[in-house]
Amino acid sequence: MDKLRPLSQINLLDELPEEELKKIDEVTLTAPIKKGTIILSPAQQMRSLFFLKKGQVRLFKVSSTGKEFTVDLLSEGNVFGETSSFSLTESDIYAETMVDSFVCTLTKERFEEFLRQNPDISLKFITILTTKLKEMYQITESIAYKEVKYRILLLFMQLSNRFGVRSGEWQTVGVKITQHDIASMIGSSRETVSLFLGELEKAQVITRKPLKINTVLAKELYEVEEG
DNA sequence: ACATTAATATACT
DNA sequence: AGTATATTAATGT
Repeated sequence: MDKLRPLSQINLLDELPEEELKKIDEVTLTAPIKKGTIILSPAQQMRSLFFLKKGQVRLFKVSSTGKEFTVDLLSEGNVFGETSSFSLTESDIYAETMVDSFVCTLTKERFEEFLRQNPDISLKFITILTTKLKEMYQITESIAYKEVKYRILLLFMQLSNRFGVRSGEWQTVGVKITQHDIASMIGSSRETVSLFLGELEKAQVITRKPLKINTVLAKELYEVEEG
């Protein structure tokens, strides 16, 4: 298990007032990026930060045998990338758009300046980072002690809290995710994930459309949260 | 209680 | 049609 896990979960969108968003728009380049585009790779180290304005991005590493290892998923309002002073991801990481997206590029200076001028957002930033840290603790603990079924539910709870919306008894996961993604994020195998997703669906704990997890039963998520 | 391998099926582009 | 993704079964630790 890597000691260095990414601290990439940053959703500043909820905190950003309209004017600030416009300010960002003025000082940065917002580029539309096609689905499946690699915007960050070990070979092409951009010394800048990226602000995901719209869409979804997958962070992954590639093993020596060429297998992809999904590390995290990002959605609207997330910041990732690195500069010389701090990095929000590991340095040898790939970032790929999973859907057509809009991405802002921010220099380190601009970002630091932005934080300096917006103390509230800096605080929000810290909150998000500590939340992510707590999530990583939970995942590592579950990998050490919990069964795969439980790990899947924990991951869904985290994704759901970050990206999903509650509607009645059900809560959406809120991101596109493959079984391979799930497996690498909880330290399991695709086949085992497939098996347990089937069980969870049969037990009516999750619902899903073909190739897509839809919703998770909220009360199950709270039970996971209790431990 | 899983992983791994392989064979098969289904969905996406 | 070709590729990616998911399911199922068999076997091993």
